[in-house]
Amino acid sequence: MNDSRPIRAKSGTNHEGTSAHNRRVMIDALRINGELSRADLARATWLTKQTVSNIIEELERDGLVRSQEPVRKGRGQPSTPYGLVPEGAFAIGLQIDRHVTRAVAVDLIGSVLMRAEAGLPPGGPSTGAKVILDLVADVRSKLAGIVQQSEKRMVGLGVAMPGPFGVAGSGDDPWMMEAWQKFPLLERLAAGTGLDVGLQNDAAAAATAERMVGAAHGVDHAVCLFVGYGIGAGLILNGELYRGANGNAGEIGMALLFADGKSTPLEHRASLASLYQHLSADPADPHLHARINDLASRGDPNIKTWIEAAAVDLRWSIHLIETVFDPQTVILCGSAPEALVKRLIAAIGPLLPSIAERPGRMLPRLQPGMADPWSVAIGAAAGPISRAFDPRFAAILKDFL
Amino acid sequence: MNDSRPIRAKSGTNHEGTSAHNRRVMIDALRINGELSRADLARATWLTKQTVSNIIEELERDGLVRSQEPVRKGRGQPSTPYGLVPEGAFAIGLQIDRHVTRAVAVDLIGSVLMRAEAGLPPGGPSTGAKVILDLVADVRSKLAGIVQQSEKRMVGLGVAMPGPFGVAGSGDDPWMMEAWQKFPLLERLAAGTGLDVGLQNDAAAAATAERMVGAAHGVDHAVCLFVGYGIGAGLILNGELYRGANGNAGEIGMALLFADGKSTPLEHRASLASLYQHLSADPADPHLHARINDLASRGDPNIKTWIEAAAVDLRWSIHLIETVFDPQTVILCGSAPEALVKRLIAAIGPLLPSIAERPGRMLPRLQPGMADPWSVAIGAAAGPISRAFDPRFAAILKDFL
DNA sequence: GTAATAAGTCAAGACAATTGACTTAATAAG
DNA sequence: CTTATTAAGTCAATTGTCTTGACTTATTAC
Repeated sequence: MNDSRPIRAKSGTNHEGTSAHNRRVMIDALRINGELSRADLARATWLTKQTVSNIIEELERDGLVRSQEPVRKGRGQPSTPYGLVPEGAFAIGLQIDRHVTRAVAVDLIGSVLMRAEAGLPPGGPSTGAKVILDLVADVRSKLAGIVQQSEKRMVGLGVAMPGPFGVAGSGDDPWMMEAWQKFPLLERLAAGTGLDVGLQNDAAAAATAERMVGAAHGVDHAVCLFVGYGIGAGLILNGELYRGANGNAGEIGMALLFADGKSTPLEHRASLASLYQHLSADPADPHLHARINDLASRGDPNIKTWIEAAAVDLRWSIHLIETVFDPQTVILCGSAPEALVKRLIAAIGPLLPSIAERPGRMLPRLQPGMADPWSVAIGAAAGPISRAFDPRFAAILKDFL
Repeated sequence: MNDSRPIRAKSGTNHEGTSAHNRRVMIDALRINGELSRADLARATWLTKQTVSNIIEELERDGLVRSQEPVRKGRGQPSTPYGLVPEGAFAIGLQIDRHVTRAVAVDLIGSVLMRAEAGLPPGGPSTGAKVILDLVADVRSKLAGIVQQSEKRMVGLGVAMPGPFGVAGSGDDPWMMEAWQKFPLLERLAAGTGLDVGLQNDAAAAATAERMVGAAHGVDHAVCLFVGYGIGAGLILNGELYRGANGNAGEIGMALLFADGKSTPLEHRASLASLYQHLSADPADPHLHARINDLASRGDPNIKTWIEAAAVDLRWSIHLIETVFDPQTVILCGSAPEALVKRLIAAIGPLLPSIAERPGRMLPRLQPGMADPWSVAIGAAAGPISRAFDPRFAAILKDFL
């Protein structure tokens, strides 16, 4: 007899969950602190020397960790620091944007080893998928050419594309319409590459990148305000990326602002899309990025107008983010040209008063993120790395995977 | 030699962490599903029958769980359902508000066993602390009068008061100024009661209550929009209350809204404080709650004006919450009179379009929370219960406590 | 009346962290 | 130069907790 009312419960855990967690904690500690001895690790993680020794030995056997030269630092036996082995793991990151697709290969410490870029043909997903698969294959084979065993240490393929996902009428962005949203892209990629495939929206990917190699490195509570073609927020809460109930948390582009008696999505007021429109520029122009960087650094008045307007909305967005999330810091990141970001940050300041104005702050309220147009692709790649190696609640549970 | 740069790392875990987690998972499963057999628990938690049996036996010995009558439900041996023992644990909840202090005693399943209320004398913290301690002592001794062993099973004292905490100029609310913010209340309470003391802001407490016994019961992603004297949001993310870097996450009362060329904190536009001001009512009036309930239920035009105005801001707040957090549901709760909440919800609808409008929703986008003016006190008490018995990442770690 | 099914127990085993004594290698003090 | 002290790290035995597979019990289906 079927009671039909399903039982809801969280998963339990066992020895393997414990062990997996402790391994992840070691890797995390080495990632954040650079190099640590076994004794350091034992102190920092509250585990015993012996346990740490066993785990480190195992990680070393697995090629994830490697010892450095012993260091004398006072009385007692010199300690042997251990550090992550960059080539201990690799992941491919894929950024699918409106007008371009980028693939990168990244290693365990987040270094980019290979980049490739392609335009997306207008034919839609069916032809687009082919281009994407070729791009991934290209990056993988080139990586295999310079690194032994890269394929054996490949932990997955991370995809980043503009969200929100799974929503009926996805705003007014014609790019997202129909085709790409309905196309079973992840399944196609998984089948075509044989890799585990994960998906993030572009803001989340940017945040993941900042956490692995950028300003959010080792920060447990940070919000990345992402200004790209669209606008979004990547949420790092309790040291983990927060995705929401449906993976759309932080998709603030569609947040409605009310002014002058009418409502406008934030995205229309502060995003590269709005800048392109303001400049009557063609978003598909491959030289646009450089041109805007140039204009911005020269203080072009037309751009200035947009910056002033966008800064008002961004300043307020930051205020709201601080108020709602109470983060340690807000990171302004995105695929915007560096000079533009610089000017934007200058224009945003001074920030509005908020609860973030507290004595004893360790981090600035607002700081710039990675100035790399590839940061979303890097974050996409950081996704699988993080999933495989970072400490997270889900990873101790028996139902993980 | 001291390297002085402290090592940052997450804590590891061990067998006891595993065991603690599994115990919590059992309790959580029983809380959410009511009664479950050992076999049910094994299936739901991914643990083996044997493990579940051992843990249940232990929980039964500890008086947290109790077997019911066996149920025949088809072929096979009848199953013996287990359920939580309400008197397995108790906690005291304390709500410290501007004009009143409330204490409640709550049991393991969140039932309120005792309530007590007192006005706060104007003398400030030093005299106030005495009143509060007496109130807590009163509730405890009365509880001890009706329940054997209640003191032995007391897990803590939860305090809820308006935030934000630890911020310099804490808005313009004279109540929060100076005295109470600086007074070491928690230490005094811990010393005076001998209990573990925890602190939440009132919105967080309301959310904790909703999670234990209300609309957020068993929901992993929910935001409680709290409309009380102030306004706030209690964030339930990944099944846990999110507190932010400094415990102030969700304190949206100070969020600035821009309209008509000037900025106003949300709190000034939608909160009972703003209603009191609109009505020129004295917040300290003990009959105010009932009077407003009466006025609201009769459709008083003066109140209607306020409702219409507040609804605009709340509608937009909900839109923003949905956009930012992507929750399964938003719960409107607070210490507002029931009739007012009813009218408010009616006035708020229809909601603004957002990513929450998705096919296959299981829960309403907006729903009313507990209609109990004591809900904040209940949530305060639910805090220690949750800390002691709910599954949470921190609880598996060696540095917990 | 017998087979099938499901709940639950028993006892042995596996896994991973802990414990306490021990080894090694350096500096500090006399 | 010798010895004490300190700290890193190892060894071997132990402990705590979950798992495994066989077994028992109680019920319904045929």
